Amino acid sequence: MSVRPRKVTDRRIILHVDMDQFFAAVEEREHPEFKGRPVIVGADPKGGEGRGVVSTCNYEARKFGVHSGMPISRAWKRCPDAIYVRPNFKLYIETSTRIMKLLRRHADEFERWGLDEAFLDITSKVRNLKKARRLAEELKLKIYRSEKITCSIGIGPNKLVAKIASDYKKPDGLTVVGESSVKRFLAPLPVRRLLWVGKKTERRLNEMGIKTIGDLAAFDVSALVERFGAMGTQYHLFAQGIDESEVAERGEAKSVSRETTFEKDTNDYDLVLATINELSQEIHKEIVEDRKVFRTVTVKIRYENFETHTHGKTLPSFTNRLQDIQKTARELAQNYLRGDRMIRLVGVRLSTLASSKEQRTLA
DNA sequence: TCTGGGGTCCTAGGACCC
DNA sequence: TCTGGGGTCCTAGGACCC
Repeated sequence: MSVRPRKVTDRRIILHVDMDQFFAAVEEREHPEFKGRPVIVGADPKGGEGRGVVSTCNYEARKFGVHSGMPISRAWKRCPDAIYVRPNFKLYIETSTRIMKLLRRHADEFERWGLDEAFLDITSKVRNLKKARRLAEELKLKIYRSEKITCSIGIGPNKLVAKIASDYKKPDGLTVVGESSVKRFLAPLPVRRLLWVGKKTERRLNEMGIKTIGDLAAFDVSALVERFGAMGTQYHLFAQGIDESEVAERGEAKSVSRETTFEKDTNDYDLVLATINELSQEIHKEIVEDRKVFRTVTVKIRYENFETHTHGKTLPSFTNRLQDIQKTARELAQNYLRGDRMIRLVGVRLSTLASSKEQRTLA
């Protein structure tokens, strides 16, 4: 593979595809009788007593104020008559895989982002934004014809702008932002729309009087660095619409984990240890299938008050044995199984991964 | 309102080595 | 008896993404 570094001055055309309410859209397609009714994909609401959150919901459900990430018990209060379904990941993965395959064919560089989003670098495929728009329309049509699902597309000079653009008009939207209009496009939007500005950072920025991306762009960089360290510089660049990051397919996973929230908080530590054994078995199965070996085991414990701890250990050499996972995880968990504290969640993660082949040379 | 499950990356401190 | 600077690895926590 020839590696020619891209010059900073090279213009790029980046396209971001975001499937509209993906899980709910797939469910609607599979169940025509859902059409026109609020559909909520997520945890079992159990008549308002359920734990867990809304994964995705359709626009009919959003009219009731339901949105993804919302506790399912609250969604139930707002919309008890909705159709509630458990996520069917097998189906979503199959659908996603077909869509990603279709998209990949039209890109110089491709990057999947979760099951329902993707970045395409289409610089060499289209000569100008007009052609880019035409390609986007073609992709939307192809996806709809083959999958009966709509998507929203954003086009911009980099990933950041393309992603914000795809979110600008939904559902079934198409937003093109040329290089010369980037600042005008971003300035009035709330800072929260920027990639990597979540709830916490939004609040800290708001406290500094920074509400919009325009406010952030105009703010003194050194003051941002003082507050946010290296990220301060990043935020300031993002606010100007500057993002040099490449569209690149992700490599192999760097960690594998399983976690579960108990139906009721528990201080039955035998149950907790038995659950750790089960989670260990599941991850073990996965790494063996993927021909992976690991060195680090980490246990995660969440108490009833949501206080969360992780405790990990790196073993002296690579292994893929179930008993190494289970024994290490149990030992690590012991510190937390004291004083009768009620436990809400337990998890096990493996990291420092290598492929079994690679391991022979590492050993 | 009471907060899932799967990940990634960053930071900061300590251990250890030269 | 007092003690630098750099590099790497490990660990815990936290913010963020879908």
